[in-house]
Formats: sequence, C-alpha cells, structure tokens
Amino acid sequence: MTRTIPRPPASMEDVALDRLSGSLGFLLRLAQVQVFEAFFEDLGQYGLRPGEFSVLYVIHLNPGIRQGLLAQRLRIKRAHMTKMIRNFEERGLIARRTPDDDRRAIELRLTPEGEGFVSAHAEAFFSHDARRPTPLDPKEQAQLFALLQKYVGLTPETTP
Amino acid sequence: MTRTIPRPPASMEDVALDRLSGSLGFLLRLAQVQVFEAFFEDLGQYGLRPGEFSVLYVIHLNPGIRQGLLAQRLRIKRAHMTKMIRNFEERGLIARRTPDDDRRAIELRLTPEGEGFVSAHAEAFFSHDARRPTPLDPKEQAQLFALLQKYVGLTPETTP
DNA sequence: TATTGTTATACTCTATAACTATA
DNA sequence: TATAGTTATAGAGTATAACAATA
Repeated sequence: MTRTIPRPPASMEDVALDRLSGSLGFLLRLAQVQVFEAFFEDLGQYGLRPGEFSVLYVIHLNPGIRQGLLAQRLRIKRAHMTKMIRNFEERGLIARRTPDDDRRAIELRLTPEGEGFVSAHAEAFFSHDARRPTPLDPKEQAQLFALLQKYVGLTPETTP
Repeated sequence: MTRTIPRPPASMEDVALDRLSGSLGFLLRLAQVQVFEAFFEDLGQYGLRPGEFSVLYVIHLNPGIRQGLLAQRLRIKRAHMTKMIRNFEERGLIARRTPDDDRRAIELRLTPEGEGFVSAHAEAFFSHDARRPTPLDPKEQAQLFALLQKYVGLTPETTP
C-alpha cells in the first residue's frame, strides 16, 4: 500500500475541487463571473451595465411601476434602488410622479430619452447571449434556461 | 381596434419581464440571490460564508497550493485573495510558507485548526443544497448541475 | 401602526495600478 | 523583463437601521 504524498497543483486543471463542483452556489458564481466578463468585453464600451439596463427595460415594459415593486421584482434592495433611480433621473432617462391616490408612492416612467436609450441598446443587450460561443449546444442552452427559470419561479414569457 | 392603456403592475407577478426572462445573466443573478439567501438563512449563524469556506476547502484538498493559482481557480481577484488569506492567517486557520525553489511564491496549508474548521462544517455546507426544497425534482437538479458544469468548463468530479 | 421611499453607515467584492522581491 | 504577491484607492452592490411623510 503506497501512500501518495500530495504534490501541490501546478495548473488550474490540477486543482481538486471534489464536492465543490457539485455546489449550486459555487457553480452559479462561476457561471455569473463568466457571463459578466463576456458581457463587459462585448458591451462595456457603450457604458451598458446589465443591472442598469434591466431596470430601464422593466420600467419601459411597465410604465408607472412603483419603485418598491421594481426593487422587489429585480431583487435589488430598496435603498440601492433609490440611488439608481436618482442617478437615472439626473441623466434625464426617467421621470418620477407621485400619484394622487397614494402620495407616499412614486411612479416611474421613461422619458423620451430613456426610451431612446432602451431601444438603442435592446438588441445588443439581448442578442449578447446568442452571439457568444458557449460550450453548450442550442438544445442544452434551452434546457439551462428552462431549468433556471423554473428554479427562480419564472414562467418563460418569451416562449409561451 | 382597442388600444389598452397600460396600467401599472400592482404585484410582482404582474410585472412584465419579456425578453429579460431569457437573459442568462439575469437568470443567474436571480438564482444566485435565491441560493445565497437560503444559505445564510440556514448557515449564517455559524459564521459560515460560501466564499470563505470554498477557499479553505480547496486549500484542504490541495495542500501547498499557491495563492495565485487558488485565486485563478476560484475566480477571486488576487488583491482580494491577499486580504482573505491574511484574515485566515490571523484567525489561525492557515499557514503560509515560502518554498525554497521559488522565493516569490507562497504555499498555503491548513493548520490543524483550519482542518478542524473544514471538517466541522463540510457536511452542513455540502448538504445544504440537498436539504433545501426547490421547485426542481432530483432529475432536473442533476441536469442543472451538469449543464452549469459544462458551461463553466468543469468536468464533474463527484460523479466520474 | 404600517408602508413608501429616503438617508446614513458599514461591509464585501471588484477593478486597477503601482509597488517589492524575486526569477 | 516577467512573475508572485502586496498595497492603496475607487467603485459597485449589499445589509441594516433609523427617519419623514403618508396611509
């Protein structure tokens, strides 16, 4: 019986991960880093950030949506949403309005400039996934989408 | 032809996401927030954080691994890894050693305390996924793992 | 009393670049 | 000249709690 003295790994492929490669959180993190890296490489030059674009896009789809509901849906903390929204307002991309029936609330809409920003970048944003070569074939990609959507409790709206 | 005036959404389910629900980055973010929330709810009381545990676990599996290689494998920035490692050293969980053949480098090993920490928490950490009820059945979960592993370029080590 | 949004603070992680000591 | 790790700084995102205005 020979006991192997472990030699330190010399390259990334050498590094043992064992059960870590079966941890959902770990895999999601690696995947997200990879996706974001590709995203910035591709679209960072336009000053387009995924979180920001998502917020504007959802306001575009849901004119008059309240800040809190937007934060809840996108899983962004209310306090952070306040800062993002103020930033957008300063850039002239959104307009805020207090509705008469609840003067605590704030309804959000895109300004014409905001609509312009969204339509100018929507194609680049949404076709990004498709343009990137991935190790997954189209069928596997569709499966991955479906599983993630189910996992997070979203019914696929794009493929009804 | 009636043109519907869009009414602001009143609840999360009402919020239209359209093509956003087909964006990989968006889905990964939602999934990760969900997983991390569940993780902290479950294991936060032990001061166990996913990133930290992963680092210790990988050192445990790969004694003598260099800091840079560790950072590369876990996709943690080198500058940030320096801080994490120093923190672990201050807590007595890891030991650093400069090898003779390359005095620039630093080899990392767990101290007995570090080994104790890892073995004390490994079961809780790795069984976390399994204990959590998810909307996915076991077969779907296995599929999701396999697809994510393939996406990030990991061969499944746990199920060879 | 509870809710909507705001403010303030602190912490984590990231991004970047300049620095040291070795090679 | 290049590499391994360090330091410093700035920024994004998050977590938390206290607060004002309104319901």
